Amino acid sequence: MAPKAEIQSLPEVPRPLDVTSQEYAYRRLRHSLMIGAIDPGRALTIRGLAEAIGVSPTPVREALRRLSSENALLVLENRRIMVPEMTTQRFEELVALRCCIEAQAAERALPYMSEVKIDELEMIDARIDSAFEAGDLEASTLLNHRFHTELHAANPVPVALPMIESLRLQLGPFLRVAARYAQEYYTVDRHKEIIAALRKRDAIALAMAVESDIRDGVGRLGRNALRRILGEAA
Amino acid sequence: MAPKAEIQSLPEVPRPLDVTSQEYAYRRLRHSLMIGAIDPGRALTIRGLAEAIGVSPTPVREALRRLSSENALLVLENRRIMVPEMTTQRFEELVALRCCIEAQAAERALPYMSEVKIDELEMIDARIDSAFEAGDLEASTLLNHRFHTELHAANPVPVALPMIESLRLQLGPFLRVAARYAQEYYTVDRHKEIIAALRKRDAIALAMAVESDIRDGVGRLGRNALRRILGEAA
DNA sequence: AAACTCAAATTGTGATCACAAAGCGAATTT
DNA sequence: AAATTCGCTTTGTGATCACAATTTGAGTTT
Repeated sequence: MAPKAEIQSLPEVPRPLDVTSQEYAYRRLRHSLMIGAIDPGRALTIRGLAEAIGVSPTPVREALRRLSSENALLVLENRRIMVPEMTTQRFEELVALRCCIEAQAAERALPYMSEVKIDELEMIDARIDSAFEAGDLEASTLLNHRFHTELHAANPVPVALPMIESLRLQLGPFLRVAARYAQEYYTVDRHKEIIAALRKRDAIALAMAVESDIRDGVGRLGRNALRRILGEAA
Repeated sequence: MAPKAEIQSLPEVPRPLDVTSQEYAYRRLRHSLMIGAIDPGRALTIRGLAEAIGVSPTPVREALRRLSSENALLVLENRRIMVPEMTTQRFEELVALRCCIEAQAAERALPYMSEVKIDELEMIDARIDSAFEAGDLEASTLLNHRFHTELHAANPVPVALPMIESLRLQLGPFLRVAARYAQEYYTVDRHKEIIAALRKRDAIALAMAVESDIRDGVGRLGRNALRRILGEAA
């Protein structure tokens, strides 16, 4: 009699009073995806999610459409919806694309960078370092996210931002599990180089620093994890 | 008594029997946007579109969410939805991003390029030329679209494709009107260079050719149009 | 004539219901 | 015992309805 139960528990998220149910469902699903709370391959049901979130199916469907369009979810021909699986090839494509777009976005933001803005970035970087030393990876990741966003958002017409967000959303869940497979964390980031390039107004150096930051950080972390995961499988 | 009428007429689109109303609404809206049938700035109403398309509001809302996530539509704080206006800055950002992503995507597709595939591209290019000489800009544009898509789609994991499509969708409507403002069309495309680079397996030359193709084509066309439009306004 | 007020209409939003298709299990058949 | 068929359940989909917020336009006031 009782329905299949198997209700998926989704991490909660603050709900301001004026956000629509659809937006709330979107945020909650997005956050769940970002921290890897929904494992790839399993089918997501609209009614199940609606019950878990506490809204009706209608706003959930809209949220799912949005996330599908951001390539954070995959709609099968069955019309079933699931979290896409990570593969070596997909990972390499995602990292390469992110390098390319973020380097470009940083370059285009450079002309709009004020010294004050650079100071702000430097402050964020300092907080990243202290969060990392304190062992707070959660905060460290969040601040790193913010560092990059602030960097690109200096551009008054940030058309690249949604695409970068989409890539982050596609990589996020996997990086989360990747962190568990990495024996040591790569504390080396290139933020100092990025800031130096900003100060010198050196577009080339900036693009290179941003690309290295991503390739050495995200890239190496993911590749190590993939090697271990695939090694286990074999 | 009669409702405001003012029903927006949307270009029709074939509707296969097995596509959902939501998918049909999406395709029809997308096509309308692509050919510039909906002018920027005016508010789109869900009920109005539903009536124009011949479905209920529900599937229209889902289609609108998808298009918003692709940045083809803009949701205001009023919750109103409209086609974003084109500005000089936005145009330059979009073209720069498209150059960057397409060059990258072409490079990553290169290792998967067979000689047969290159032959196919060459054939498409020949058809572009003859369509252009015949004065059929419609077909020419469509084939040009296909040339680029086929180029990138050689990659078995085309994560860049949805982003390129999104950029095309954001540029498309504007380029359509831009074509009216351009006195002569720039028949010079770099497809021959692209094909030569593919044949030589020269990644650097390929990236440069793709970038030039976009920058000289789309870029110049748009910039000319912008100059004229802005000139008229002044 | 410009600004303000207020009621009617329009619009976005979300819950519910009905329907068809897909998924699932148990009983049956080969 | 393995495969199949048949029934029930679950699921996606879409239309409809109710409600709140916004917009609109006429009438009034300054």
